[in-house]
Parts: sequence; C-alpha cells; structure tokens
Amino acid sequence: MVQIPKTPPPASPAPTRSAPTSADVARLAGVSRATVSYVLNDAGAVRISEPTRRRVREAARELGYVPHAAARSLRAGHSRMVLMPAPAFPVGPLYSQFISDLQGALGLLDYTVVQYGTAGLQDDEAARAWAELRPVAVLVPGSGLGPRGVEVLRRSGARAVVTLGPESVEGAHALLMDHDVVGHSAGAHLFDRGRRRIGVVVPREPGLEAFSAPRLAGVREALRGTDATVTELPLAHDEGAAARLAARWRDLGLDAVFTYNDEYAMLLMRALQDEGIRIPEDTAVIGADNLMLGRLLRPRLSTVHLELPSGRELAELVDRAVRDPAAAPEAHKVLGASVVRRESS
Amino acid sequence: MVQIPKTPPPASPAPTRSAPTSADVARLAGVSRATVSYVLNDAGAVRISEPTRRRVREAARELGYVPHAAARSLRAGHSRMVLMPAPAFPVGPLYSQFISDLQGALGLLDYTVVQYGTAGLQDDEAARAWAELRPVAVLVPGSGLGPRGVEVLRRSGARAVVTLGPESVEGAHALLMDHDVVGHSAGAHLFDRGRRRIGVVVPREPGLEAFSAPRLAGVREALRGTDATVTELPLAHDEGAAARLAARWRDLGLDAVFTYNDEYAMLLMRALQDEGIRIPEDTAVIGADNLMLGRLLRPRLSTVHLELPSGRELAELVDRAVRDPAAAPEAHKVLGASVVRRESS
DNA sequence: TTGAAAGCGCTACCAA
DNA sequence: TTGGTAGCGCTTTCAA
Repeated sequence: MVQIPKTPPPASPAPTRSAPTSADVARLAGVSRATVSYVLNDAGAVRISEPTRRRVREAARELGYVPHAAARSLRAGHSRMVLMPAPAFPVGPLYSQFISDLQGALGLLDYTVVQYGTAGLQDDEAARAWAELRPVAVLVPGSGLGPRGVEVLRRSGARAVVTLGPESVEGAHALLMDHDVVGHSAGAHLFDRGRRRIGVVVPREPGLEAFSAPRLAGVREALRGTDATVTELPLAHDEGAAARLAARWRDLGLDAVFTYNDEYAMLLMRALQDEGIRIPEDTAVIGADNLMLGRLLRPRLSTVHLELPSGRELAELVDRAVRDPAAAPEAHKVLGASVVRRESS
Repeated sequence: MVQIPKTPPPASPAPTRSAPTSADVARLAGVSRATVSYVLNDAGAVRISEPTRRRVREAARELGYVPHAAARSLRAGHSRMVLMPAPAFPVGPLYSQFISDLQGALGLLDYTVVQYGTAGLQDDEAARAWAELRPVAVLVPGSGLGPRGVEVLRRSGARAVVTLGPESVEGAHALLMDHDVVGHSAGAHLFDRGRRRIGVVVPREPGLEAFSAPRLAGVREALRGTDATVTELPLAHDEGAAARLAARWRDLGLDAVFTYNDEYAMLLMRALQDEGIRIPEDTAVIGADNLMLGRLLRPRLSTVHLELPSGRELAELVDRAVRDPAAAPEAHKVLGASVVRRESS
C-alpha cells in the first residue's frame, strides 16, 4: 500500500467525546428525557405542544443525536432484526439476487436484515453467536443448523427460524430447496433426447456437495428403471482438470453429460471441443442455473432453469411466523425446475 | 408454494417463555449474578472456586443460557462490531471473495463483521441507520457516503470509518480504489499492440458507473497526447444489445476494444464473431477482472488482472484505526492492475 | 402537557 | 472467594 500524505493534517475531529444521548438532547431542549422520547418517536398517546416538539427536534439535530439501538431493544425486549449468516464463499448471481430481493421485501415489512459473518464457527457454536444478537427471526441457508441449534435460537427468543435447504429441521420452518428436481429435470431431458450413457459432473470444490449430491441423486432417480447408466464425474473448476477429463472422454463412452451448472458446462464444453468431440452429436450437454453465459456459448447451452421463491413470498412467511410463533412449523417445497432447451442437447 | 403436511403436529415448543438471563442462571446455581458473570467470562482478576464454576456452567448449560449482546455492549460502552452495507445488487466473485477474506481476517482480530441490509436508504439516512448499531468501525464500499455521513458515524462513536472507493471522504480513512488504473493498463496495452482506434464498453447497467467511468477515464488518460482515438460504447448486458452493437461494428472502424470486464468481453466477442469479425486480427479485445471464463474463450481473452488489497491488510488498517481513533485518516492507493495477455489482443 | 422513575440484562467496582 | 449494587441509554407507566 502506498501512503498518500494528506496536505494539512486535519484537526482530529473532536477528541472522541462519546455519543450524545437522549439526556443530552433533553438538557439542551430544556425538557425531560421522557419528552424527548415522545417527540422523536411520535408517540400517539401523548400530546406534546408544537413549540416543545420543535425545540426537541432542533436540539437533536444540533447534537447529531442518533438513538442507541441496543438500549432501545433492550428496553423493548425485542427487535426487528432478521439474521442470516453471510455466505462463506462466493455465491452465484442467482443467490445474490435472491438475497437482495429478500432484503428489499423484508425491509418493506419493516424488518432489518443483517448478514452475520460467521467465520468458521460450527453449528451450535454459530447458533449461539447468532442468538446473542436476539434476532426476531433467523434465516439459514444450507444444512449448517441442527435441531439443537434451532432450540438454542428459539430459547433465546427468536420467534421464527427458517431453514433454506434440502431437508427440514425439527422445530424450524423450512423452505425445502431440494436440488434433486434439478438433476431430475436434466436426467429426464437427456433420456427423452435418446441418450442412455449419461455422465454427471460433481464439483470437487468444497461447500458445493450440498447442491451437487442432490442434483446427482435426481439424475439417478429420473433414470431409475430404465436402461440408461449414470456415471459420476468428479471435476475441479480449472482448465487442467477439465482437459484431463476430456482426454479420457472417448474411453468413458458417454453420450450425454449433465454438468452440475452452466459454469462447469462452459469449462467442460471447451475442453471437449478442444478434444474434437462434437456437441451435441457425440455428447449432449446440459447445464443448470440458466446463466447469461449459456446463451453465449456455441452451441448454445441447454440448461435447467431454477425457480426460486420470490423474496416477497419468503418475507411473508417470515412475517407470519413472527406474528404467530407458536404455530406449527411449515415446510414448503419451493424449488421449481424447468428445462431450457437450446442447441447443446 | 406447496404445503407439505407434517405428520404429527409437533408440540409447540414451550409457550415462548422468554430467554433465560444471567439471573436465572444465578438462581439455579445458588450464586449471585456477579459470580455468574465472572465464571462465564473467565474473569482473571477474581478467583472463583472450581466447584462453584462447575455449578454455574452446569446451570447455564441446563437453561440454554446465551448472553444478551445488546445488554453487554450497552454496559461495556462499545462493541467489536464492524459494519458494512450489504451490496444492493449481485457483485462478482472478485468482490465476494474479498469480503470473505476480510471477514476471516477481522474475525481473527476478534471483530464481528455484520452486513447491514440498507435497502433504499440514501446517504445520511443510511449513515444514521448504521450509527444506531454503534459499530466500532464502518466499512463503506463505493461512494455512497459523504462527509456528513462520516460525521454522523464518528459522533455516534464509530472509532474508524473506512471508505473503499474512488475518492477519499473528509474525516474517513480511505482505501482508494481508483479504477482508472485498470483502464490505463488496458489502454496502454492496446496502444503498445499497435492499435489506434480504440473502443471502450460502458455498461448501461445502473450501479456500475462508479467503476465504468474511471475505467473509461483511465483509457483516455493512457492515450492522451497520442494519435489514438477513444470511442465510448454504451452496452447493456444482453445478447440483443451486443448484436446491435456488432452490426454497426465495421462502420465504427475500431481496431481494438476494452470491454469493461471479462463478462462484457464474452458478450461482445460472441456477437463480433457471429458477425464474422476476426479477433484479434480485425479487432483486438481485452477485458478485466481475470475471471476463469476468459481462459475458456477462443481466442483466449486478454484481461487486466486486478490486485485488491488482501483482507488481512485491510483488517489491520481497521484495527490500527480502532486502537488510535484520533490519528489522522490514512489514504492508501490499493488498486493494482496488470495486463494478462492471452490471444485476443 | 410534562416529569420522575423503574427496569430491560449485563459487568465491574467495592465491601464483606 | 463471593455478593450487593450502580449504571449503560432507552421507553413507558404513573403522578403532577
């Protein structure tokens, strides 16, 4: 890093006097703290004269008063914070978009979404860390939360715990996103296209098993009882690995491959084409996630389009659960999948 | 959404009795709240007998006691929360990775990173919302924070405010990530390769101006005083737009193009190739961000590799600033750029 | 219409 | 070695 000298060392901004409190505002406005609270929260029950209101607001503005969320929620006994663990590794545009939507939708319902950076904590440990913040609801993607974690969160006052993952957890609401439907769609599609010796790419990258295993299982399921075979193809997301796999492609004798997602499809297609294998004549290829890049490949990539729940739907589920925390946990199957056939299959 | 009936409506998990407090633990263990606090925080100054410790821990475990972060930090007068706004739109793998690293590094220094979902709040409004949480430090990417926002945060007790963006803000530390170096590298490279009529893709997507404008400016800068020309090419990230741009490519008479990043490069390359334009013979192409996909394109994509600061470096800057909040804000230029030449230029 | 004061859960000082 | 207690900043009930 290159230090850039600031021209005039700016007067250090006021020797870190601590933050103004409502008492400071009260003092400056010449009223009590209660009055300050009434004014700033637009308390309906109490009538405060207009001149007083003005004085209070003025004082607050002058001091740069910002209420202290911790104190407030301590007093109130609850908050409107919805907590999610921050993803530990880069996630695709699909999921990012989903999070954004969800944040927006929950924001409309006056919740505040907070992504908590849980670096390396495991299960119950993580649940405890989250519970310390006393969120009103917790949303957990993946399968990192067990029944004990759910229990910890509920006992600490979380009125809704929602998992987004392959299976439901005792005591928690569940948005079942079983990725086997993705594999199922892909497998059925390839079978319909007359393919019988079907490869399935399984990423070697850690953290992806949660998705890859069900997708593989879905393919198997779709082909159960047919004469088609399924071959598992472990593959790291780098060129070398793809080239090595492509080199033994003819020996594998596959006539189709489901590549886990569009990015692995691009990787593998490139390697196969460099190897002289024709797509789709020799090998049909289908990806998943319906990313933009699939349309840019040649041949254009067939893919499985994922239908995630809308942010609004999930936000409403959370809100319902918060309002009636005693209700039995709901479990919803929310992952839809549809094949987008292009040229590669 | 499809409702899946749970087989036995599970006994609603204990009529939401509220969370156990340290007083509950004390009562159960037959000690005072002070003792509970000492034991659970391993207070060094005080010696508690082993049997007592055991009783306290046992009681805490039995009740599922989790300390209340708000109460704790209210009492302590500070927290170790580092707050960042959650990105409002999907960001690339580069930035996601950076955030992850940063979270890890700050975690090692015992900070907790929280991404705050600031849906639609603007500037000062957002700053105030963040300030309510009384974070010890605030990290703000982009240019959404003005001097007033910084002031609000500092007055509310934030000991470090760090901006990650094109320019430094009065009162805040700055990690200057001026993307003009990216454009500069690209422009210089294309010039060195003998190109003189240079196009620069400018994404139409909102939210990207913060990056695209400096990248464009960098190209201009690199070519200032030469005989080369720079042509701005607005482009939306979809096939149709790319095809339309490609259709008038020959009229544009460009012999090189810097595509903003690798994804737009892929989009445009595909459209150009479909139009029969040879790369790099007719038009040289260079992207940026050095994504995996560039290596998979044919011809292989030249790109500008971005050197972001490591998470550890930034974490240490934050830590320094927190420890000495009175110190004059530092400004560091942290964005490095180097050309990775492949086949497309 | 406004103020006094209790108390949310926690920690740390001082006393026993 | 342990307990009592004040007080962090806020809201809200009760009194004036």
